[in-house]
Amino acid sequence: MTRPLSLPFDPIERAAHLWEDRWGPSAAMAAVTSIMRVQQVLIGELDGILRSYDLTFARYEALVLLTFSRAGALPLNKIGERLMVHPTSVTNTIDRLEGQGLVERRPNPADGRGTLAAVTDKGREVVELATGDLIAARFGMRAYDEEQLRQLFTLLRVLRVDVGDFLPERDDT
Amino acid sequence: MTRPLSLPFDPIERAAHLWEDRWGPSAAMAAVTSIMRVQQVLIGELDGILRSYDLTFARYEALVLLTFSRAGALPLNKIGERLMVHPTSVTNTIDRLEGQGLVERRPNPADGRGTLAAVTDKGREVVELATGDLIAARFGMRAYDEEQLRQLFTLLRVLRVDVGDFLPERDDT
DNA sequence: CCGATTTCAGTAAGACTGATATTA
DNA sequence: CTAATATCAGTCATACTGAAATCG
Repeated sequence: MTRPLSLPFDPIERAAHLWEDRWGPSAAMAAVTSIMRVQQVLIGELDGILRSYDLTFARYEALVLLTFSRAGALPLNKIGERLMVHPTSVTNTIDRLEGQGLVERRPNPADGRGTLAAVTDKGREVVELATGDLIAARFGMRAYDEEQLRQLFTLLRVLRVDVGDFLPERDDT
Repeated sequence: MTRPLSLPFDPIERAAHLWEDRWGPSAAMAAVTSIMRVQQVLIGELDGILRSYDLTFARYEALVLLTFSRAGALPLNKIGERLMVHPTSVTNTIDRLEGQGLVERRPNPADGRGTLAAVTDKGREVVELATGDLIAARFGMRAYDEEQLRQLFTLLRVLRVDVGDFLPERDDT
C-alpha cells in the first residue's frame, strides 16, 4: 500500500458530519468504518511481519491453535469452529500449512470420517519465531496501553456475544 | 457462513489464557483477534444487506463519498486517498460501479492526466435505498448504544492517528 | 526528464456455493 | 436412512506488483 502522507483531517469524522446532515445519527456508521479501516491496517502489518515465514495471519492463527491443543492435533472441523472459518477455508489453510511442512494430516482415530491436523516440529519452531516477531511489533497495537487494550476487547466482545459467537459465561453457583 | 451454534465458551478468551501461560501478556493479541472477528461478522452482514443492490460495502462507501462531494464527482486519486485504498482497487471499484450505471467516468477538466468519477441519478437512488436498509440494520451494530459507539470510534481513532492516517486536529488558537 | 495519474496484466489469498465420497 | 466430515471444482471480490501510456 502506498502510504500517501496523512490527510490534514480525519476522513471518517468528515464523512460522519456530512452523514449527520443528511441521514441523522452517524455513530454506528463512524464506528463501523473505523473497524474496517483498523482491521485493514492491522492485517497489512501482521501479514507483512509473517511474510518472512511464508505465513498469513489466518494460517498463523491455525498453527497457534494446534500448538495450544494437548496433542498438538485437532480435527479440521474443530479448527473451523474455533477460528470461525468456513470448512472449505479450513481445508485450504491446512493444505497450505501441510505443503510448507508445518502441519501433517492424519486420520482421526476417534472418527473414521474425520481428519486431524497435527503440528510438526518445524511448525512449532516457526510459531515460536513468528510469535517473537509479532510480540516485538506488539501485534500492531503500539498505540494502546494495557488498559485500552482491555477496553477494546471488552467492547468488541459485546458484539461477539450479540451475534452468538459463544454463550456468555454462565454463573456456576 | 454456516453458523454452527454458539460455543460454550469464548474462543478468544480461551486462547488468551493459554497464550498468557506461554508467551506472557496477551491483551494485544486478544484485542487484535477481536477486531478481526468483529470485522468479519460486520462485513458479512453489510455485504449481505447490500447484495440486493448488487453492491459490496467497499463500493457503497465509494458511492456515498461521491454523493457527499459538491459536484457529485471526484478524481479517482482523491477517492483512493479518502477511502484509503490502492489505486488499482479504485480503478476496479469504479469499473464495477460504472458497469452498473451508478457512476460515470469523465476526463478531469483540471488535470489532463486525471479522470473523474461522477454519480449518476441511478447511483443516487441506489444510495438512498441502500442507506435506508443499512440504517434499519443499524450497520450491524445493534449490540451497542450511542455511548458505546462513541467509545469504539474514539478508541479506534487512537490507532488511526498512530499509523498516520491523518493529522490530529491542530489547535487554531 | 521527473513525477503524478490511471490502467492493464497477472498473481495471490480468502470466502463462498454446490456437489460428492465416506462414515457415524 | 440421515447427518456429519472433508474435499473438490469453480466463482467472486479484493489486494497487490510491475509495467505502461499519458500528461503536468
